[in-house]
Amino acid sequence: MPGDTRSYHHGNLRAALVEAGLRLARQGGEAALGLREVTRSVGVTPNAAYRHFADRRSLVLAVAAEAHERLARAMLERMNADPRSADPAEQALRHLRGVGLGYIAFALSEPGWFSLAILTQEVPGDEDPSAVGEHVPPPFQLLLDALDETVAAGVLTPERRDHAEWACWSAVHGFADLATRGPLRHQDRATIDALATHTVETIIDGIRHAPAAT
Amino acid sequence: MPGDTRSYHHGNLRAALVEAGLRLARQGGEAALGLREVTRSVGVTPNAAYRHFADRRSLVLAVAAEAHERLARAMLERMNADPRSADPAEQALRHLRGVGLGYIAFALSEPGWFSLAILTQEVPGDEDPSAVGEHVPPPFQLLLDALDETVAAGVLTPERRDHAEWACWSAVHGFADLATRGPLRHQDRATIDALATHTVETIIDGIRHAPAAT
DNA sequence: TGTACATCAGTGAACGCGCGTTCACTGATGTAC
DNA sequence: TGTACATCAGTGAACGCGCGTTCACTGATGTAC
Repeated sequence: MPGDTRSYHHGNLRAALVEAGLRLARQGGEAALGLREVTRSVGVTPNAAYRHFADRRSLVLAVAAEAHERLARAMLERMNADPRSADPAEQALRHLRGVGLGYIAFALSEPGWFSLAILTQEVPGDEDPSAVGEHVPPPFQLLLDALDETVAAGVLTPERRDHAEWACWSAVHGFADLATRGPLRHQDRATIDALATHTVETIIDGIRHAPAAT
Repeated sequence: MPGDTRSYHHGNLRAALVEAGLRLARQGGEAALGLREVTRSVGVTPNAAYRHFADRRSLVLAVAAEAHERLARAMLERMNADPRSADPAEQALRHLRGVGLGYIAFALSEPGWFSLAILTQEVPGDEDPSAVGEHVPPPFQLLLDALDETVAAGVLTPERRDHAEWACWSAVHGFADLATRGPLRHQDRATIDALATHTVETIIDGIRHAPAAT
């Protein structure tokens, strides 16, 4: 036995359980993460899990944290997929679009993981209001960075930057939910993609520009 | 016995079960709608439910439909709460804001019912693509009507009207989800209200106006 | 280098629970004559 | 107006299930001398 992987008879059961959890949640979301079902899929006794997790909830949260990280990675890849632009304003806008479309694309391609990832989203600086930005989860941080970039590039005025993250996140998350669990659930992919693009463009238009008159 | 209410010993058990379901779901959402729990809370045997519903799912859907209708009613009330304006453009915008803020307010004040209401949201014209607008659920129809009103009032150009419903619904629904299950879940009410207003204003800005240059 | 022993990651069996659903029934309601 | 009877809304008991969690254990790992 080469001794690296597959040695969790005395080994890395914890990692194996999280891995199995991801495999199960991919299809069935949180509901698929029964403690018995996860241990069974690893080929281990149910209580073996209690060596590594306090209870079922801890296991679910560990899997959710991993899903959360994969969401962040997918967004980052999407942001860097576009060719770079020499124009900083254009570049900033591409990043901002990438954040939103990456979030939506992940939700569509991995709805099980996406629904799980939402569980670990917390209020930035919720436990310690003086430390806003401390424990910010990566996906949200990517959005904040992209918005700051648009301000630096002169695309967004500083006062329009205020609270823009919540308008953006609402639109993008809402679309992901409508397309994933909601009324757009069974729509064909082309329609979804067109509506996603339109929604992202619309919210960006919204944070950039208020109409002239009432 | 006055013979009107409370006569579901031979009577209106179905209505009583839905009513009890609403009471339970108000606190616990769908998870609180166990068939045994609902019948228990009415004071009736579990299988009595099978006289009126094929299975648990049918009961849940009946309660969800009721919740859906209450959402629509709440939105309508909110829309008509504002004073009427003589200016059709202003009036149309008030309606549009009312649709969004009514949706969010309902989600915040009745999160259990809101989560349930989402279950019955279907794609407009999903089963019969030639009959779009046929089986449209009330909340979505309110949004469509408000958007049409803005076009009629000259606030929105017809081409910007296209797909605007999905951008609006995404932003509003997304905010409701963030404030209800998501990272804004424990934020204080004043902050939530301010962010809700800002999000609704931003998406309306977005559907009205694209920025001048790239 | 070899033996003695503590550690600790896993096993195996069992717990109590509440669920949705099925079965055979009972007894009140309402209709036919 | 009264009796006979079908209907049908409810009862009561039981089913099989899978869950999370607890208990006492075993046997391999690795460390001390």
